[in-house]
Amino acid sequence: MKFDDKVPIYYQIKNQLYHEMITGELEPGDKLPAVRQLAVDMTVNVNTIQRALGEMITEGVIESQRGKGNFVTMDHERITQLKEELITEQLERVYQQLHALDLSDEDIIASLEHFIKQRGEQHV
Amino acid sequence: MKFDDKVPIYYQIKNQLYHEMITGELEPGDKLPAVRQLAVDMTVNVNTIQRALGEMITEGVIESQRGKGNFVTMDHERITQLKEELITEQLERVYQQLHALDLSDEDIIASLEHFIKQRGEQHV
DNA sequence: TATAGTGTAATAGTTAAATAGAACACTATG
DNA sequence: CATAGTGTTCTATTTAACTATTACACTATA
Repeated sequence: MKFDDKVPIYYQIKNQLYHEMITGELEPGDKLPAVRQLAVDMTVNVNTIQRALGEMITEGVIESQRGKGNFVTMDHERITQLKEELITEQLERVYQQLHALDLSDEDIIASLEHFIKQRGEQHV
Repeated sequence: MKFDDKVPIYYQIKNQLYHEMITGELEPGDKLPAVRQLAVDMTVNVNTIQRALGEMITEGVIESQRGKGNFVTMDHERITQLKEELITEQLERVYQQLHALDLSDEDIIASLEHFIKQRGEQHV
């Protein structure tokens, strides 16, 4: 897996797993791959996996069962809530950044529309 | 200055200075505060400032004159180009992230519009 | 009950980022 | 020409993130 060396790997792993939970790749109750397997898949050390999972357990998104495995929480609500949080987080950040670059609310929306439109044309 | 401990400080300093150049707070030819002064202002070590400036010099955005100071490039074009780069970078990132969260192009635009609208209501 | 598969924990070593502090090089100016 | 204000460089130290390795604890099952 390719990581952005500007932010901690364990943090990017969390995001990766969040995404899988939100897109439904991982569903409530699903068992995650074994930590050692995840480590191999992501070409990363077990401890780094453990650190990411540890935080997610604290957040109540993953439940750990010693000897069995790690499981996605059965709490559907927690996951939709998570999705909302992640989306808002992204929007908040891009808004702040573009605002700091002197773009008005309208500019921000227009530039995003323009970006997506252009992108669509490129990817035909 | 408050920093996000998830990304290197020198990197955040670069962004801060970029923003000032783009909003016009810093204009082409302007002299930047002395490195030691910047260090005080940003409550950061001189070496960290130096690292940020060093990269910006390499990028041709800042010109250094030993004994005199650091100056914003006179090349207006370089700055507008920089602005475009930063905006696109932000849009690219938020697009990727929200797309990974299973939002369609339309969803992404709609959620941004919704976010900005809501935000406007909150900040009355 | 032995064994394989799991999570958990601990220790030690490496690296990048940041700090602290000092010294050096150049410029402007009283 | 001395001095203050600049940028530049270097060394040493600390800290967080990551890696490597080993050991331990629990579960399922042949």
